Amino acid sequence: MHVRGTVAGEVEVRSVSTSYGETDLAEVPLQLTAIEAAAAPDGGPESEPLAAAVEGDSVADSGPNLEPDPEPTTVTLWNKWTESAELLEPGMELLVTNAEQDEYQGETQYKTTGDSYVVVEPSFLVNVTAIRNWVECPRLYYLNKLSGVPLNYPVVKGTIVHEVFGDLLRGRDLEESIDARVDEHGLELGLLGESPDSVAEDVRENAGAIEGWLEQGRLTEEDSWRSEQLLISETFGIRGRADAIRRGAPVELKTGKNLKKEPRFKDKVQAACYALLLEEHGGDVDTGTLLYTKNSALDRNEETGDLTPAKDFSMGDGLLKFVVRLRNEIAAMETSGDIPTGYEGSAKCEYCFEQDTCMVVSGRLDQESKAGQIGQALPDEELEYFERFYRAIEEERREVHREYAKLWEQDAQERADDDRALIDLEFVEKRPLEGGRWELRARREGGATSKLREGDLVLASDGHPVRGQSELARIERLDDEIVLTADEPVEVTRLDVYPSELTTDRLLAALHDALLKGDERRKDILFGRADPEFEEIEETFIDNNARQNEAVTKAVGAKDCALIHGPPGTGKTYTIARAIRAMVERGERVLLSAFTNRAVDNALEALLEQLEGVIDEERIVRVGSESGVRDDMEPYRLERAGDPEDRLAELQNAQVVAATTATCGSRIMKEQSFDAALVDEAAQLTEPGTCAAINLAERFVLVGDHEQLPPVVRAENDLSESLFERLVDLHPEAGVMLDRQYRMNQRIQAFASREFYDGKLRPAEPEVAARTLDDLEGVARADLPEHLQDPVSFVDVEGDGSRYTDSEEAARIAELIEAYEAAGLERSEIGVIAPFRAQVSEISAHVPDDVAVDTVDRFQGSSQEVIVVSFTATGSLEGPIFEDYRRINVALTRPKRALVLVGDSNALATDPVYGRMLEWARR
DNA sequence: CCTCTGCAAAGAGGA
Repeated sequence: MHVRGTVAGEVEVRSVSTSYGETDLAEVPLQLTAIEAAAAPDGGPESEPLAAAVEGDSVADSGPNLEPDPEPTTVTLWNKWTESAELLEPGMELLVTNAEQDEYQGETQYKTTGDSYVVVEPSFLVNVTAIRNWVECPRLYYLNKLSGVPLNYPVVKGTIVHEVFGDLLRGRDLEESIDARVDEHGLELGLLGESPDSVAEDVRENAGAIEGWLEQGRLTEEDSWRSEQLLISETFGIRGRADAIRRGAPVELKTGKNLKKEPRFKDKVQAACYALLLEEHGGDVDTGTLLYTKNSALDRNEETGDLTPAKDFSMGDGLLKFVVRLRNEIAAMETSGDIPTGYEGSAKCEYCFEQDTCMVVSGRLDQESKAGQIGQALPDEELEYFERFYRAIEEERREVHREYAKLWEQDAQERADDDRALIDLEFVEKRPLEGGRWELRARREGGATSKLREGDLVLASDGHPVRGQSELARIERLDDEIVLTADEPVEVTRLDVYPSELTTDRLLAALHDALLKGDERRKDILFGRADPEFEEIEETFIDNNARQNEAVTKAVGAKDCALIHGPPGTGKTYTIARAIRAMVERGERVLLSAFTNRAVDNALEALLEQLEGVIDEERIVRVGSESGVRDDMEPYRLERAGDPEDRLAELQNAQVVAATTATCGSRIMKEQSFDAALVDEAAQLTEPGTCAAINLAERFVLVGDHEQLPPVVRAENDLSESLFERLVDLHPEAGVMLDRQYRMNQRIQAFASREFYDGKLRPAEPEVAARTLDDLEGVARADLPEHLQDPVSFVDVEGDGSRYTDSEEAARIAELIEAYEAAGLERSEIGVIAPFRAQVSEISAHVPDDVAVDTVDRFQGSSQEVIVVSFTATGSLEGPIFEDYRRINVALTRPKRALVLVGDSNALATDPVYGRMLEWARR
């Protein structure tokens, strides 16, 4: 049976004498949470019925009304599992598979058997690559995590060879695959100064070894293959992507040379991880294959005379268990928040190629390490800052891990209700694409919503994302019919959100770079040890708005940084664009960044207007993914594929580069440097998030409004306050506040001004205050229903009571849009804002495509003539999304001429701020 | 809950 629970006290490890000699054991007091019958296909003694196992114990799984047993149960871990026992701390989760029940002095206990695995914190999913790094040296694992993998040729080549390998397995022609894959990496190869021909030749050499080996297999037997499978194990808490699986056993590709008889130990460990993953998916794996593609006939194996690049090895029980113990070390360390020192492993520092880096990092961060320290430690306040943010980012990471665990902890219906999955899809067809990939189609029942969006990566499965057949797929189209692309065909009936650690990885790298690579002057400013300095500038940039002009002057003249506070509609975007133009005219290279793609595109749009005729359009580049960048900015988007020299030239020649802060943390952007970085909507960014952009530039300008949306973080911690807000307090002399708004009719701005800006927000001109729909060509307010004629109106809808959607509100909104259209408005002049992604997709299904419907978060930074707000709350205003009033501020300040609030007045009246809003809207 | 993100894995070199 499998036993699971929470460690309830100190763990005792000792030695006892048995008939076999001295043996180690650990007694773990465990507060049981579950006991499951083990799946034993042969009906062996382990497959006792659940009821018998549970009798006398209280088990959370066995009934909702059962009180948890106050007394912990002793679980004894024998032999080498005591190593994992040493890692345990009270509160940690523990899983013991194939345990045996034992009566001792009248008490029920459990113990490990020869078939047992002991898993520490099983819901923490450890990456296979993390285990591979860890076995080399735990400190190396930490260094990799901290700084990310830099752009270098061996890595890029390795990636291409892997892709070609996958293509070969899927039946693609070798030459065609090489050409296509080298082309896809054009930009990276350009940055590395590589030519496509030499890379293709290099890849061809490696691929030749693969092909020859594949041919051998084909001659002798019918091999069953599949490539690149993403595997997740809920039992062992491991996830990874296997290069290939042949007859159920893992094949791992290595682009290096290995002339020894045996595979490298770390490579074996990696293959063993995949074996564990495959075992959980029904396999019975006892061999693995490593394919060293640089081995060739010329490098005859010194011992065996072997000519092939492949090395098979057998995987015993002992190796698999060793791998689980390694995995436990990582899980325990990450749970307790400790930093590896290197003493955990047996690696010899003098042989390590990372020894110098390791010593420098240890020295600067004042960390204990086996390699020792060199250099001067960072000042205490910087060390404290590093530790605080490291912890906060890792806390975010654990939240992502919790999302993974939900893939199996929640059942299908729960996930669908949470909008984390689309279930019960009807599979339509699978169609082979060029290059061996597949297009999959499925149909959803009308009305099913989720937070999935086109362009997202998802787990596409035939029923369960972890237990069933499951593939990582990309959503190409999301209508009633859903179109996906994936490496292998799955008869897809379900889609699940795939959680990603990418953001946390990049935040960590940005933190590392800011403190360990950042220059001293920059850090003096960030830590308040020096005051920002400004160059005297006589020029007038904007002559009808003194504050805007002051802001541009500060931005252009800043030697360190400038801070621009811009409430809604005060011309932030214009001010940024004007400042960038001035910098460009001085010959500087400028980075334009913001948290969301939408904000980047908005700012870029205003900038394009300013730069017209100033520089060549080709010198303005937008970096980002195709699905992220707005269609009308696509012409400026930097394509990654193509000829390396061309791609490189396109990027290097760009005088203005625009990208989200997440993209600024990518390997490609990290190779770039700028004179100045301007970050829009900076109040929405965490400190490390802001650093990802400003790390790339000599000086920076942050523009934002802390009365609007704060950073999005999963856990409450140091990440919730933006660098912008902190610097505004630290260096008030570097800041300017814009105070005149050019957007809203007086009636619309009244509430926000009073509620969020002490009444200080004022219309810039009388015309702004007085603007109404009548000013628009072909629109007559008189043609609207009476209740919509005022610039602010409220439509009371009782709502349908669901959590993240409301079909009644959606239906009313569709009617409202028809009414506005009938009065002469263009659909493109109307925007709809909802708090939840699911409601956004619900509304989208009700209204024409050319009406912009989006979440508050994605609407920040833009405006429309008419805005309709869907509150999506019935009865009460529960949920964190309503608690942050700054979100309301954003929603209510998007319109220029008309605002319609749609919601349940009873729900809104339960909160004082929403109550005042209601009074204002209903006046 | 909201956001972002080509996923994950890619690796010369040695005692």
